[in-house]
Amino acid sequence: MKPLILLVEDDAQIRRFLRAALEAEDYRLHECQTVADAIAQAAARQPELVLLDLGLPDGDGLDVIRSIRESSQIPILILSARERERDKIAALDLGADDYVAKPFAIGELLARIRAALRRAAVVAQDGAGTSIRFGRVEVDLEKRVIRVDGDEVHLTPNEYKLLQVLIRHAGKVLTHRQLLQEVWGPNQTEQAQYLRVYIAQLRKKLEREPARPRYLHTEPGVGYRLVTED
Amino acid sequence: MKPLILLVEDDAQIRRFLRAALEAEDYRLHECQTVADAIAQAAARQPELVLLDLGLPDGDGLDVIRSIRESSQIPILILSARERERDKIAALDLGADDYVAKPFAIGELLARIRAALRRAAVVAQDGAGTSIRFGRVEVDLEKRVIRVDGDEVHLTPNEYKLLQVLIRHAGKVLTHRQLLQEVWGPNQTEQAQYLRVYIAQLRKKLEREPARPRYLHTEPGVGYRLVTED
DNA sequence: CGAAATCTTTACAACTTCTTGACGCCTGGG
DNA sequence: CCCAGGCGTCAAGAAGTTGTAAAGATTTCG
Repeated sequence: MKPLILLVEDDAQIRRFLRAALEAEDYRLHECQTVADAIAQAAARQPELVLLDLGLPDGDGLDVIRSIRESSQIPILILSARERERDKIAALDLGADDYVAKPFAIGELLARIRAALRRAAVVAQDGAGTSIRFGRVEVDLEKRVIRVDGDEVHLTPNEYKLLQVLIRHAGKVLTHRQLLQEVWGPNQTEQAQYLRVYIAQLRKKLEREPARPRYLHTEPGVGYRLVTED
Repeated sequence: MKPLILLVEDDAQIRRFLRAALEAEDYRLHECQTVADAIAQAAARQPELVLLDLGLPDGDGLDVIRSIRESSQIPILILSARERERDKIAALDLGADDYVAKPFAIGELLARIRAALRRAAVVAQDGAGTSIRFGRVEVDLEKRVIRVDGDEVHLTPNEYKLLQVLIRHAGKVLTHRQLLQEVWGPNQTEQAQYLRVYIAQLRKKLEREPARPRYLHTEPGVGYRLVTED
C-alpha cells in the first residue's frame, strides 16, 4: 500500500492542485489547514510524510515541525511562499527535511517526496526483512536464510537459486527450460537431469514427505511449480 | 570530530568559496574535480557527505551518484547550474538527497548540509548501538573494545573492520564481494583469500572451537554470516 | 634506524558442491 | 503383459572452495 501523506495547506486552490497530483501517484492523503489540526492529525494518523505550508492562519508553522520532531523522525517537507533565507534555515534546523519555495514545479516536488520516502524506508526496513512463507517453510530473501519449522536449513548456492526462481514465480508452472536458463545459464537448457537432482534435494530439505510433495509440485512433461497455498 | 565532506566541483572560484565556508564551520574537507576522482575518493575516504557539482569536465555527474549508491547510503547534495526540472528529478530519483541550484545562498546550503547530516546520524546510530553481545563475546563499538569471557581481546584494524561489517548486518549472509568492498575497498573485490585469512583469525580470537564456529558461519560459495542467537 | 605489528601471498590439506551415470519406479499405450 | 519414456533416488568421482600455517613484504612506531 502506498504511503500516507499529511498535507497541511490553507490555500484551497493549491490544496486541490496537490491533491490531484498526489492521488495520481496513488499516495493516500489526509488534509488539514491549521497548526492545531496539523499537530493533532500528525499524532493521530501516523502519516509517512508531512507536506507543510508555513503560512497558516492560526499560528507559526514552525510549531508543527517542533511538535512532530518531539516524537518522530518522519520526513517533513516544507512548502512555502516565504523566500527569505533565514526562514529556510530556521525550518531546516528545526528538523525539516526539505524546503521547496512556491511557486514550485510539481515534477520536482514529487521527486523530492520520493527521495524523502526512500530515505525513510531505508531506516524502517532495517528490521523488516522481505520474507516469504509457505506452510512451515520461511524464506528470508534479505538475509538469505531458510527456516523449516523454525529450524535453520542450509541450502547450497544452486539449491537456493532454484528456490529463488520458483518463489519469484510462485504458483506458476515453470518449464524445464526456464528453470535451467535462470539457474545454470543459457548454455545448459537441455540438462533436465540437473533439475531432477536439485528438486529432489530441495524436497528432502523442505518437505515433510519428500515423496508426496506439498509445495514443490511436478508438472509431468512440462516442468515444476511452487504451490504456496493450500 | 566534525564530519568529512567530499566536495566535487571543477570551478576553482566556487571551490575556494565553499572551502572557506565549510572550514569556517569546522567540517573536514576533501576536494576533487572529476567524475573518476570523485568515485575513487568516495570509496577510499568514506566521507560522511558528498557535495556534488553535476557539470564536470570528464563525464556525467550522475554516474557519481550511481556509483556511490551501489554501496552506501551517505547523503549526496547536488549543486548545479542546471536548472531544468528533469535534471533535478533525474538526480533525486537516482538517490541524491537534495538539489540546490546555483547561484545559491550559502546560509541555506549550510542548513541543508546540517539537515542531511542530522538525518544520516539517525540512520547510523540505529545500527551502532554502543555495545553488542553474542554468546561470550562482547563488542563495545563506541570504545572499540572486544571482550571474550570478560577478557579483553586485541584485534588488528582489518580484523575489526571486518567484524564491524558483520555486526552491522548481523544474521544476514554477506557475499564475499560485499565484505571485500566494505573492508578493502572497491578495487579488491576479487581477493576472497583475504577473507579466508581474516575470518580464520577472527575465529581463532572469538570462537571457543575455531574449527566448529558458532558465530562466524561460512556459507560455501556465497560468503559469511554472523549468527548472534542460537 | 630497527623491532614489532600487520598485511599480503603461497602452498596444500580438508571439505563442500556439482556433475554424472546407474538403476528402479510409475504411467500410459501397444 | 510388456515396453518406452519421464521421473526420482543414490552415490561416486570431479571440480571447485575453504581453512590453516607460515613465509615474505610492508607499514607503524619508538
